Amino acid sequence: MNTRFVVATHILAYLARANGQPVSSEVVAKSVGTHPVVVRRLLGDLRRAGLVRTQLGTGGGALLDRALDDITLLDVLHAMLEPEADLFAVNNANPNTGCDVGRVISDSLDDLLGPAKKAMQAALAAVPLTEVIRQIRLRLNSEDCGCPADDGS
Amino acid sequence: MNTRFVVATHILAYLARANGQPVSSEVVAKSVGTHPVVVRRLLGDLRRAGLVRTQLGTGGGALLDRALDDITLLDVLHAMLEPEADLFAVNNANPNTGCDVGRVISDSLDDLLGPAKKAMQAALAAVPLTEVIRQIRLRLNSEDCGCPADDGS
DNA sequence: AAGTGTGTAACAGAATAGGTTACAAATATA
DNA sequence: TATATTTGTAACCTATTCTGTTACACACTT
Repeated sequence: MNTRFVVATHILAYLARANGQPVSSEVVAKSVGTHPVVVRRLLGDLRRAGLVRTQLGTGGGALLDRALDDITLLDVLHAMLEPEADLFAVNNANPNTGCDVGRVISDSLDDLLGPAKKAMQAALAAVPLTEVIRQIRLRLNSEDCGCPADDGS
Repeated sequence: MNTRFVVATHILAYLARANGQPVSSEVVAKSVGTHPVVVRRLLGDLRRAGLVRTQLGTGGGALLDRALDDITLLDVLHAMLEPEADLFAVNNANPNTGCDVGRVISDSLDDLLGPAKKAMQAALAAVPLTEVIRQIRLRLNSEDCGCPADDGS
């Protein structure tokens, strides 16, 4: 699940840098370091979530279907989860409803986890793809400039 | 992982209501709806995290090893993760370091996910076991009072 | 019509977790 | 001291999930 999220973000960042040109799953797979089918599967999820569009045939491939500012890490996370699945879902074991604790623990935890869920969602929603691209550029630039030799020694 | 967290919290809530009396894994397992060995495995993690203590022999079992206010949902989460494992760890696939995006995406995401991680941790740290117990009591009471018939109809 | 690229099914292998059995070690109690 | 109780842990099976791969139908460009 974690790698799905990371790879999906990788894919989107790659597409974002392609400036509207379709990119084939084979090319993206090279960058990610995986098999093109894996990329196409993830692209399928991203497509169903409305984040990317794909074109068949020669010269086809995937491209973003929204403005960079309209795609956030929260969108990516949701695209990676089943419809209505929930990272914070209280995965009910089989609590014994004959026991006080067992009968209400799931609902109680659901409520108690609400704020944590909301906090995380807000933080993820605050990071648009533009910010991801900016971070990537920053790091590439700091490679170029020959840091770390900036310590005055 | 999700069930591990939920079941661990269930166990702690159960122990909290036992008022310092050791509870056997068999009794807890009944409440959780699972096998005693599963409970003992989780109790092992909780023990290594310093949240519970166990007593061998007749009349033995598990009991809390901290004040109710000194155990938060964040403590539980940490106890369920490997030492130094991280729910937000950027599970590096094998990004192609010959590609601009591949070379820096992992570190970039690590930075970008930092705030989401901190936000969630803060929210979880704000929920002590006392609060879990309080929620459970609230729900048990609302069972007793015969709600929902309070709509004035 | 031919070539290119997606969409998806199918299958093998790894990783993770739950359920179960089995048993050694520790402890309370008769 | 002997016995019953309870934990701690290893071992194994099963289910689930994900990755990697092959295969192939379908769509689109030229």
